[in-house]
Amino acid sequence: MRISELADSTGVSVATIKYYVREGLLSPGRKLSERLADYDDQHVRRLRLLRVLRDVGAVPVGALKALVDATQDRSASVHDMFGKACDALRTETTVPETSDIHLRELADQIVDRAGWTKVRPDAPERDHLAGIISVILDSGLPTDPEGAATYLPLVDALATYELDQIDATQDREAMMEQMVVGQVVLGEFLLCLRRLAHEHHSALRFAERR
Amino acid sequence: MRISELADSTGVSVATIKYYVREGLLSPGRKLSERLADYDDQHVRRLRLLRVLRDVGAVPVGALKALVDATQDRSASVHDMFGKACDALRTETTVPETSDIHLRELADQIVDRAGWTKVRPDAPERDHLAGIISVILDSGLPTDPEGAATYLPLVDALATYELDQIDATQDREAMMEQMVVGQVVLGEFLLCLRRLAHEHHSALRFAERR
DNA sequence: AGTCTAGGATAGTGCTCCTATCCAGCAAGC
DNA sequence: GCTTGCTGGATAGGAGCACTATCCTAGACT
Repeated sequence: MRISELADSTGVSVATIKYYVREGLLSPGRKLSERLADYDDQHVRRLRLLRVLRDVGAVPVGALKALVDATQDRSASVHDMFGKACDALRTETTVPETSDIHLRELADQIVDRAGWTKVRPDAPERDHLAGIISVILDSGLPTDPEGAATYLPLVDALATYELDQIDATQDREAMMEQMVVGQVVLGEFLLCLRRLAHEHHSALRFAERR
Repeated sequence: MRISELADSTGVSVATIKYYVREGLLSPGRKLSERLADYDDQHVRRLRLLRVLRDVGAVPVGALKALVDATQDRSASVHDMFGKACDALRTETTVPETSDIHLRELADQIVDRAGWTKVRPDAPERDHLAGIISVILDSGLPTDPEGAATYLPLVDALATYELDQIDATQDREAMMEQMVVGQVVLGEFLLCLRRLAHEHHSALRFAERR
């Protein structure tokens, strides 16, 4: 398959494909000659994946690169690979650098209480959680730590279900793909359902209120 | 309070404050003279809110404007206002224009099954849901509609909890603020916890796998 | 043989979100 | 009173991101 066919069958422009190859998101085609390369189904799949992550998940190109790199490192276990994926997918939202030890402890407590014993002690996500908690506290939302008690079992059930969906009989690249798509697309699904639920419950409470 | 004090006490630069005023995100200060205006605690609160939404939620400036406008329309009920807020906060992620009636029906079925009877029949979120479902199906994720059965009670519990937190004794602007911050910041909180749970559960399943 | 297209390099575009500069008028301290 | 500095307002400029368009020459297809 030539580059123009790849472009046609994925809806991604040739220029963009070249850009992705330059950025290392997509391997170059197998060279047939100096001026001709061959692309296969792997390229189609990868390209579709990249577009879904960008369009639905708004994942920045740099994060996509990190994901690709994580898949490439064949010495890491599947779990390590997923850990790197989680790090990369933490959206570029900025939370304040906490530096507040107390908040970090609070975050660790939440992870403990949830029973998530396998989370790396140095996972960047813990600091991110601490940052979010600081924002929650500053905003005067009454959602911590009592709130955590509400969230934790729900989130745990969610994650259990989602991880159970992953077919462990596949190769690591396919697993990575399922994991990443699950993280991003099902995350969007989740937030979408939550907005719908918010609309319903706000109607129950405030329909008459002006 | 002058503009420089407002800038100091919020950490937002004077230039940015001027920009927000131009964009209609922030009301101009009360004019004391041709070249002097007074800003009060309302401005500080609003500015902090805007920064949280942008930094943590990555809410685009245009969406912030829509939120402000929704609050301004004093004829709408609180619920209508929240509906507009939900519309504005649906992140700018693009899902394919479905146009597929079947998918839209599937989305409506999910809302029905969840019992969210108060969701507007023409809520844009329904189409968004249909778009996400189409992506899920295309991606080969095995998460529908059986998957919905897993998500719906969890999401409903979440939304119930979050809406119950809102203090209905306040004025509409304060309620809007709580709603929006809850939607955005707690949404980020939720996704953060979910990533942590993913890390834990992936370790349980794939720690040894290469 | 001539037209097309590929791949590669590089420069430019459109968008968003600010940031910097300029201006003239007041405010307050000396 | 006069300087210094800050103000609101307008407008231009800039950084970052994700592409997109152009140019070029070698090789492929007809």
